[in-house]
Amino acid sequence: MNAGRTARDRARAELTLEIKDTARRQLAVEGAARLSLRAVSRELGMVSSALYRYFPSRDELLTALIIDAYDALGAAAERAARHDQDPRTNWQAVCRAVRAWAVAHPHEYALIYGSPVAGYSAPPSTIQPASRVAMVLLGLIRQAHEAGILAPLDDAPAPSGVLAEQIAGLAASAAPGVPAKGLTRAMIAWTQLFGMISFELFGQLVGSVDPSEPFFDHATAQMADFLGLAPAGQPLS
Amino acid sequence: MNAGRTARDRARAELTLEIKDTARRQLAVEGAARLSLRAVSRELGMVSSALYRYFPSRDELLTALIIDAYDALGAAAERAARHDQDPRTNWQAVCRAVRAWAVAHPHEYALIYGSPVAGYSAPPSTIQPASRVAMVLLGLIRQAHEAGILAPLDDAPAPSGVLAEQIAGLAASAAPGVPAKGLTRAMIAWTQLFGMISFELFGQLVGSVDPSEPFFDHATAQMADFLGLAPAGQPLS
DNA sequence: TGTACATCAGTGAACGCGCGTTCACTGATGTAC
DNA sequence: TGTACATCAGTGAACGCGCGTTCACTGATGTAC
Repeated sequence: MNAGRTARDRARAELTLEIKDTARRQLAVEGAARLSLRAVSRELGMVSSALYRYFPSRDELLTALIIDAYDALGAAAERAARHDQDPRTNWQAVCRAVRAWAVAHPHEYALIYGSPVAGYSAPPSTIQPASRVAMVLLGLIRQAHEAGILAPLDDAPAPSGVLAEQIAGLAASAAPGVPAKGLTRAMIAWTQLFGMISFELFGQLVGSVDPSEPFFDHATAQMADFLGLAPAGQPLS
Repeated sequence: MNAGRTARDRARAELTLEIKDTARRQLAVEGAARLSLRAVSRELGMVSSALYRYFPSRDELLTALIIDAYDALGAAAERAARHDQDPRTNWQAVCRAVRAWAVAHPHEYALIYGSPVAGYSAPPSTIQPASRVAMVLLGLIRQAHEAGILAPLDDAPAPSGVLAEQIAGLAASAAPGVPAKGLTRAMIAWTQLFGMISFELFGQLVGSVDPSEPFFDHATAQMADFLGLAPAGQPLS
């Protein structure tokens, strides 16, 4: 089978993966700004010019790594959100999955959520993969709302002005039907989640809440309350 | 006056500042990982080896920039917190000041809150300057608590286990007397604040809440509620 | 099934560039008497 | 106040290194007939 797939095709696909793996390993040592084609080729036992058969430039290799990282993290988040779990459990599971991936792949996390690489600007092809985690989180809120177990958040202030429009636009495209207050809090919780993970990985928590897993779990639980996700025990309808 | 300060001393101090300014400008173009002594010296019209009279190595220059950045941000935060303002107003003022500094100095912000620079590890001399913003925020909570206008947060879960110990340690060293629930929420709000700013500066909010100032203000207000800081109008005793 | 030709992976040399750091030096500035 | 000496800023050459990218090439793999 594998119609039309020649040995050349297979070798090419395999080497493309090997190049990316090697580059990922180098990321850990040198950081994205110093990712070097020559070093990658050296580790692979190839001549540096050979890499140009696979990636037209260093930046294209970086882009491939970025997309892979967003996709790997997005997939981890998607796996954690299960239809047979209540939204609050899902929320915590997704938060833990995101953190677990970040802790396991700190340099890839830094590549996508750290400071932008100087002289590199991410192409549009990264946008969709970049949104996967946010989509999962918004999906949970929507799941809770549709199941009728998203708290009305009566004492939360409603967004107004420009923010209200932005939230409405977001609802239209990603979470139809979800009330603005819930969506706004979802955005806040989203930034809190990644703020916490970045602080942990980038060393800002050293000396305060370190090790930080207990803080992380406590914070995601409080954010679940903040989001109006009912405590577990309220099964989906 | 200026006892003992010779022309040489003054020239030295001035050039040290110029070197750091030039390096800061380069940060904006190249990013921290690519900060180059030779490029700095070129821009100053000096020979590269001359810089070694001022900084013993590239890493020491980086360290100086990092400390300066933490100090500048810390000073901005400290200026925003005023004794004649109620804690909630102070909270919002400090959040705005931190964001304003970050937006005005995105590359210095990235230097201190972005991904760690590969091959560089921050020396202990950066720890104290790095803690200034957090100290200001904890100070506000303490101010509110001592004024008796920090909500008791009855429905917030109390931290337990390892986290409870960490929070107690933090209270002892930085916010004596402040209840654990309030301090825990302060940590959560602290990570939310920087998560939001990093997302804005690093491009993660493009396409959702962009421009992000309305979201920022709304979020800091909600976090003030979350912290139990009474709405303005309740003057300090 | 065999052959002629086209495609493509990988080579090796080269271009032109930049980097951090060391070192012996010159000449100006500061200090002690 | 003037002189002898010490200190220090800045020079210029050099060391040894790494980088991305181009280009003409060889030889293996694939395709069409």
